[in-house]
Amino acid sequence: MSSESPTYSPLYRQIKSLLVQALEAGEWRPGELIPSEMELATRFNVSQGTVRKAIDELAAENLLLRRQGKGTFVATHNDPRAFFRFLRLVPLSGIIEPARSVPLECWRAKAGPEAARALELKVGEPIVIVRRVLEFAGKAVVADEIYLPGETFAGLNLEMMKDAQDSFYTLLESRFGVRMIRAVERVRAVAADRASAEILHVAEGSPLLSVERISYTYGDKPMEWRRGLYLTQDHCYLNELG
Amino acid sequence: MSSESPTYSPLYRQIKSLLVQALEAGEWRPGELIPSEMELATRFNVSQGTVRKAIDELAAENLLLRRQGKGTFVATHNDPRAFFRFLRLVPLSGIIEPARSVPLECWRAKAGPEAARALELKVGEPIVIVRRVLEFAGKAVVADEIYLPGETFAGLNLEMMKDAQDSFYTLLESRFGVRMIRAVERVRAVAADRASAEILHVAEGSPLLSVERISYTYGDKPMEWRRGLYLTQDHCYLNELG
DNA sequence: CAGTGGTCTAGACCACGTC
DNA sequence: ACGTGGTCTAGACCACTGC
Repeated sequence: MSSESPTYSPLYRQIKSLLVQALEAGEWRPGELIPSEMELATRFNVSQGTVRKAIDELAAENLLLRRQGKGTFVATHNDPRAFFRFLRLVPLSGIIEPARSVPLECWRAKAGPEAARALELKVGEPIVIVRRVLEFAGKAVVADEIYLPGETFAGLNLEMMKDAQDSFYTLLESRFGVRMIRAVERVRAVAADRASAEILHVAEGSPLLSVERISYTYGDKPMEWRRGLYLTQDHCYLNELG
Repeated sequence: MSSESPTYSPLYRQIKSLLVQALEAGEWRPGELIPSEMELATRFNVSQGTVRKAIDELAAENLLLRRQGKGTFVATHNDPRAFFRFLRLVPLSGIIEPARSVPLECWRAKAGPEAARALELKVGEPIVIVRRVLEFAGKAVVADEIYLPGETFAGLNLEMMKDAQDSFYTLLESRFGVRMIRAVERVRAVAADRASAEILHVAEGSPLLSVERISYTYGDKPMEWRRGLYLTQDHCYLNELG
């Protein structure tokens, strides 16, 4: 996160780094309670206020979650308030319906130039590819193709994804210990090809939203590259600009 | 901004409200330096730390801009680092070229149901409509249609917009004293109609990004409704997900 | 009730920009 | 040298949660 000039780094940022290291090392698992501010202050030999400021930033970046009276928790995708945290699609009607994920295929392959660039792998390194559909109110609205580094996710298979309870990121988190921190999306308008048109039940050539996403875990490491085709007849991609 | 439960509001939020009120009242104009934290602390009879926390939040919301060693300034769209703050379009090549705005038309009308809803006006109230094109590297990439409340922007005309130096929001700020704080965009994929296709030099029916934006000024008051059609052959809509 | 995060204060010192 | 925001500390008290 921090690309500091090397000359100076305030204490609270150093504490922040130490906390991120601890998170990365798995000292506290997703969903777990971390030590209180006072305990951490003692451990790092700084005042509570300094720990507080470090935690403030981590909470702002959604790495931690503060809950007054209870404590500070490691953020997780397995939480109602963060279930589809990266999904910006909302119905035009305004009535929010839960999404349902329908996995279609899952296979191994070697990284092509595109996937290699997105995932910072070498061409030819193993990857896992997943195809799935997102349904809203029983209608297919999103066709996703997901590329993951094969090394880390070697054990991934279709069966795992059948548990409709879990979101995809919850699965990666609980089964493979990989937590996505942030993501970047590139959105364009494209014409539906034959296959996508069939999946989404529209005419070939219909305009679709192409949403390319790269998700990053700790240390800005890309861990997922995905391309989604969104049907925006009854839904739209909502974005708040600060 | 804050939808507090009425039971309790911390002091620093009250200070924040007072600061917003002062901004809204125009006590300090966009770009101007506001009093130092110490002065404000004296004025409001609180400690510097409390003022600091209020300013922290306003800076995070881009209402104020802190500059170490100089002071705190009222944010403005007339600033290199915030010139096209709401424009998410970037070239696929990665090479950033400055956008050029080409105003086409500007006329008065009465609000239809759609515009009235977006701008929170009554149907039939006066509005101003602007059509313009954004060019990157001499090529038309965005066709915008902009709807503004007619009351506030009665004096707006094409001539004003010919100064290519100013961004559109800079103009609204300097000439009409209206500063846009935040915006919400709804993105969809659509097929180019005849008129848009001509402006963007593509075939009718080509897929385009439809970007609908409502911009808000102080007090969450909608002050602009705009619909842009983006050509995403050489550009994409970039979005960072926290 | 005890323990947590949240607020508020006051004062010391640091880093940056200007004169 | 001076004034600004930025950091760090220490301590008091408030608000929320759960036992």
